[in-house]
Amino acid sequence: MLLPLSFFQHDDVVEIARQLIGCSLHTLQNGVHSAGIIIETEAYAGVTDRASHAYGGRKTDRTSTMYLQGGHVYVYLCYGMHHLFNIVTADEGIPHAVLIRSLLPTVGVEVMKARRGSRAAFAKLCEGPGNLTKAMGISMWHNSMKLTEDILWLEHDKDYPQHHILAGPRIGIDYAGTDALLPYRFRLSDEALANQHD
DNA sequence: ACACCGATTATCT
DNA sequence: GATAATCGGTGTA
Repeated sequence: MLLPLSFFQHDDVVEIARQLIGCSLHTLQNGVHSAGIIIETEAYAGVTDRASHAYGGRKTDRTSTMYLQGGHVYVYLCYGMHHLFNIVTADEGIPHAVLIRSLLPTVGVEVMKARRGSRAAFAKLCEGPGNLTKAMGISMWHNSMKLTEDILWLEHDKDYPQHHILAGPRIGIDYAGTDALLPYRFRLSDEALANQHD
């Protein structure tokens, strides 16, 4: 079932990050369909979050995408070489976003391997925010796009029990001071992943 | 298993 | 000119 844009258009970005675990991310590039189940996310809570690019209301050419209405896509280049994929949430003018950090590949495994250069084992194909964008064919071309059924979209198919969704601190944001300790990272438990084939 | 470190460049100060 | 929401290779154990 296609996730409606209204799913992203409320103020609780942490809850959206939690609910995205178990949904699937889809791309269509030149007629080639790729998809994976979202198994790891992080919430970035706009102007009050020191880890967010929009902390303090900062609005630049890069971060202006974050101020779009929920359901748009924020892609940026990290460390000069990795494209990171986020979903903008909340109403227009409120720069909340959810970073997608890892997927379990489901559709287009062969093309994912080709995009990765056949370096990675199956379980590692979409593990990590830089790796999943490469495997899925996501680039700056997708920045500020709206999630639509023909290019880039999300679906909700299966519910996982709440106790299989684990919360913890976010990765790689030591510069954020005490905000680095907030439990804004969500991950599907290893047990749920192991039972995926049921 | 874990620590260390170089790659590479748009963005911001 | 410094920084960065990362990654994979290399080294040691």
